[in-house]
Amino acid sequence: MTDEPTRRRPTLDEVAERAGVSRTAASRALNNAPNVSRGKRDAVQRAIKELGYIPNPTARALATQQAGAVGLIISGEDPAVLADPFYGQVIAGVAAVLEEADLHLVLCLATSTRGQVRVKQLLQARAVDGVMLMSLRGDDPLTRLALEADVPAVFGGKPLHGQVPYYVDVDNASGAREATDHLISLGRTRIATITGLLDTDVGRARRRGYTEALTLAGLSPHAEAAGDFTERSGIAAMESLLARAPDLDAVFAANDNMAVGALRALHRAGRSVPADIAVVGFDGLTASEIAEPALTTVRQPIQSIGREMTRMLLALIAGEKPSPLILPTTLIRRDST
Amino acid sequence: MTDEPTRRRPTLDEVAERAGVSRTAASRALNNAPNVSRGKRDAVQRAIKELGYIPNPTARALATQQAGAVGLIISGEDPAVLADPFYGQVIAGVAAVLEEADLHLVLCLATSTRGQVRVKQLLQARAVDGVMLMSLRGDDPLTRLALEADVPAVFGGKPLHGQVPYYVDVDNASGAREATDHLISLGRTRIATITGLLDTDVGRARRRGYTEALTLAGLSPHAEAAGDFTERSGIAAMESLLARAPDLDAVFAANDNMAVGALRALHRAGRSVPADIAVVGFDGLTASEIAEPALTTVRQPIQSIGREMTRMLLALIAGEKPSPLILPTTLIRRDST
DNA sequence: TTGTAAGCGTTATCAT
DNA sequence: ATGATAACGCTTACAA
Repeated sequence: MTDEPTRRRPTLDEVAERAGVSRTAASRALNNAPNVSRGKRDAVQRAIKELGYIPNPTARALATQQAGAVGLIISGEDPAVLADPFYGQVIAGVAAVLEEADLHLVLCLATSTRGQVRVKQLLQARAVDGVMLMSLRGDDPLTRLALEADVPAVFGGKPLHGQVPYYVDVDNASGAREATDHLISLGRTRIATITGLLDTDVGRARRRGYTEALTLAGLSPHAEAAGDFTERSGIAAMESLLARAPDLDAVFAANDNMAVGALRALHRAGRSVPADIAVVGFDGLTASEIAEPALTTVRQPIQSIGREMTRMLLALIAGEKPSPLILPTTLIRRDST
Repeated sequence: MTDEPTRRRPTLDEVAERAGVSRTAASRALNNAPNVSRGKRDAVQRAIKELGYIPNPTARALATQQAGAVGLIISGEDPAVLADPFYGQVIAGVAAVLEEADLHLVLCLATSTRGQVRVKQLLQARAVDGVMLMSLRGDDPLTRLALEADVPAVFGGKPLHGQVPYYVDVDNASGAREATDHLISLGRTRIATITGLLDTDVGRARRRGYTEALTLAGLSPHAEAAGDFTERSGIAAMESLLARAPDLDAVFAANDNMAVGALRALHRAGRSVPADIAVVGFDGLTASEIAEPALTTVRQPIQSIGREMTRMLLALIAGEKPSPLILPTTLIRRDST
């Protein structure tokens, strides 16, 4: 096995020489600037082909002061947060828009202290042209960091505390209200909820929507158990509810993962859904369709969140001042109610 | 709202001046090279603090010819592949190791033709120090691309055709054999399978394991339906099996997603699991625990795959010649058998 | 140990 | 339209 000497790749200078023009002209032709004669342009094109020239993005980045990449920062204690299909969908949306813009995506899991430091450096060093931040908890230091770093930043979901100028969110309260109204319209009166993390805006907004709907209907929250958006926590929360409020006749879970967990707990406990207890989730993941019984849920356009965050970021990078965006939700009725 | 003039960040020259030393000395102190006097080192450290200096990674990359980032390339037709929690887990493993090495992760979804072109450029332009490739199908052009680009590359799972020098894989055939043996040991004799994509090595290896186990036991494959690793396809495949071979008494599904789909189809069809039909999956995702009934499955160490791929890549980048790695699987018995 | 000077591969400025 | 020349911000011989 020979150690093939990595042959150097041609530089723009070599292209220029080959084409018999100045490097400046070559550069201009490369970036098809207007001020190059047809002849030179063609000569350069040809030289590029012949030499198999590929511009060096690093050099370009240094000269233009543009990284050619944006960051997607996912906060959270557990690196396994990514196991939630939710993020996969968001990323798919992000990637689609970035592809058109020909920008690269650097993915950061700001999970440990070490991770936070790295994100900080990423921002301050301007290693990316902009960032998107997701799933920030309570007063996550990343919020301040991003705002102060003087780098275009858009947030996925409003942070709990403090105002951020640019974000894409979903109308969580309204979605939760709709879900709860639906349960009420079914004649359920002892409606409990499984909340998400309450140190996030999503978690609180969905609980608020639930409460508001009940209040408006002259009912009151029947029982509440806290989850953390994972299936596992949904099981535990449902078990807790069954123990504390065995007479409940409906549950609104703050996301599908937890709702699926709740279904599982109910099944184990021998309660039938929806006959005994109706269940509604939130998200509209594939899991909700597949669940047994199929889950009624509040669908949010997850890929769109990714797409819109990215569009907003691109606008920001382009020097515009986009407005925050709030995407609508849709109630999807299935068999669990 | 004023347009705050983005104040320039200090350069190493400024640090040097402030510290009263040459730029060379400053650079040496910064990268704590051995040949700097204690005094100068301290002076530089101080200047760095005072000025809030942060090195420019792009300039550094240009000078050192190292990008400071590696790519994770996920192939596949549907951008939503990422919705599969499998990848999330892999990424978590990757991120953990990269964090220690202080490298960034560039995530590429090579889903469209456009995406493939971008990956090609990424490789040829050496915008990353190395790449990891996952879920390549058949004779995906990316395989050749990666091998020819003369960039360190490790594959997650062997490509179906052709040899690649560096890869991390799981012993799929063995795992499938174990799963099937388990079904046989339970006294099942009419054992069907739901295969994964058959233009991937995983898909074929798992089917091979299934067939081998049956043959060794003097049985023969009872029926087979093709899936594509998604839950949805699992449902369809199971329905097809029920129609074509209604007397089957067990199913080995090539992954958990499809197994969960199969459970759903069986439930709809009024078949009870495991009494009528036993079901085994493959992966060991959370979904398998949550399923109803809890799924017997072949667990593979998903995060480890990500970690080991990354370690292998780092070794490769460091100039070593690591050996391919095959990780073991474990059968986990639960309620579906 | 220290510093000078020459890269790294582009783009941008500014005369011509 | 064209082409020197100077950035861009850092590392790294090489010499002292």
